[in-house]
Amino acid sequence: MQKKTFYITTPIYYPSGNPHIGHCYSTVTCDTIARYKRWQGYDVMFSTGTDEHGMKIEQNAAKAGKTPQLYVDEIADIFKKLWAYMDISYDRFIRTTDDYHKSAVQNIFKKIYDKGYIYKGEYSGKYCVPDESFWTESQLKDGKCPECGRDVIDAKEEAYFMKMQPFAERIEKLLTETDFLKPAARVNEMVNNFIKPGLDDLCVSRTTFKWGVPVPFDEEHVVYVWLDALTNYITLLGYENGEHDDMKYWAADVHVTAKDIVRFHSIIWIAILLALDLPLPKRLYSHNFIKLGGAKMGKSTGNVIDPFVLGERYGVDALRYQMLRDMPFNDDMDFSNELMLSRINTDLANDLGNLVSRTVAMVEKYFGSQLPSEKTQNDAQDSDLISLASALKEKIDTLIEEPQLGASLAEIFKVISRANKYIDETEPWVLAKDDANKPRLAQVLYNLLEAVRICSSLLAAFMPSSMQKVFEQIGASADCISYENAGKWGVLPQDVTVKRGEIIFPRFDVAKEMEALSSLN
RNA sequence: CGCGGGAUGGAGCAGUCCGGUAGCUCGUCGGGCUCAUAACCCGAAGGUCGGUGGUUCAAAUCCGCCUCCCGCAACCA
Repeated sequence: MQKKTFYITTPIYYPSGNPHIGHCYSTVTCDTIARYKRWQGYDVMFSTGTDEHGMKIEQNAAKAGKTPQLYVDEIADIFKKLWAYMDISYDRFIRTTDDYHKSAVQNIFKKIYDKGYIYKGEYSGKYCVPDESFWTESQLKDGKCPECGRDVIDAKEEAYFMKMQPFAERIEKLLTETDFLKPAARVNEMVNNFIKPGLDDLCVSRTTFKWGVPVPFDEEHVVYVWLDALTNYITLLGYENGEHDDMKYWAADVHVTAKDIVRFHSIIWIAILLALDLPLPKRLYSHNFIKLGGAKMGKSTGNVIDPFVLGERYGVDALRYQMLRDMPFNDDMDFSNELMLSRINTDLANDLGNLVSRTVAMVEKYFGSQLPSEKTQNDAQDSDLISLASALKEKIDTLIEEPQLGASLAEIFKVISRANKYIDETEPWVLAKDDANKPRLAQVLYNLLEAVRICSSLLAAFMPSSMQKVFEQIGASADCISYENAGKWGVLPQDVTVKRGEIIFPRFDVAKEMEALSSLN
């Protein structure tokens, strides 16, 4: 039987600087969903990449004394290294400088032009003569060129435009009548700000810089941003090129973006697809920003956090966990080292890590690592934990669809908490004092292992490498941690053998770490 | 009056659509336990829910006005 496909994308990132923790957040979100979907049995395509053209790159490269190609090669390489480091399981990494993409963009441009949606017109804006750069009103700093600080003038240049009006009504319907865009609060923003006032036609070519895909029938022009960048979602599947043959994955199931580029994904991208007569993506998830001390983080503000440093110190999974756990669905997250350390200590070390540790230690101590088959149930004590853990998978399935990853983690940790409490209620150390209680003791420990098995298999998409260690310690074979078995109780063998191992999530001294981190900067 | 989102115990948030004893996590204080990573479990203190006026038997929740913060406003995850 053919597996159902699932296509999820990160934005393609603009390599005008090194990747930071915000890029990580988008990518880790996608990775977690992709892993979860693969686990559920979907045939997943998970894509990411870099958007490498444009004036800014041309200028940055010139400043660095490099060719644009060399410049983007180096940064794209850093992105790839970071994703490898962060355990990102992407299936395809597209660069807009890839030959197949460039030729596909030219074909797409021509196709839309031939349909009559692209016409030649005039672009007017603020122009900095010495820099030979156009700027928008909002990009100006105190009315001056943001690059050099000199005066700008009103100027015009020849440019191609794509008509938007033919698609406005269908775009509005998609936004208002379906749950395409999440969170829903963004819908009003898009409709009120852009659609209701009337969509302006989209500028799709420029002549003021050269670092881009040439317009196929007018070599003076290069294709401008969105027709080049957004189309990566289909060119990497093979649309209008011979490099790949994977259009079976289209339409995308989820596009993940940060809220600043929602407009391009919810309006312009939809218009492009409508112009091409392609099916529309099913969901656009717009997540919020990671802020630092209440301030926006960004390449321009220079307050970026280096994910390599944090990952090295605290572990990649801890970093993945903290970001996913604390990002609110509807609001920005204010990141701080304190918040991160507190999350790592309380959730990962104290609750989860310690639960695994004490459970496995007791099996080892009381039964020499292998549980006896003979057991005694006690419904009054056991039923609450069992029903809570058994019902967990269904809850997580629903939340992943939203996708509410933070809420998913909160649900899983409720069960972990319940398991810790269960130890106090059953008092295994008391049971251990009398051999007559051995069957009951075995049952209690078995129940704990089962709770851990269910929680850790559901957490595997979030923290892949750490959960692998948990599986080993509780003696769970690959079959025990399948998606099917995550909703069942009593999957581990009755005579399971555990294996005590290293501490999976070490605890950190917050004060010391805070000091160490501040001395790094 | 450009559009949108916020303001809830020390910190971070949920609850607001569909009014009815204000809830969660962290922190603090007290207690319990000893299997475990000085971890775990229980209990307590702490809020006139930004301000103000109104509707109502009853308002964090509905309506009016006001203050403050943040984001977006054609290329920052």
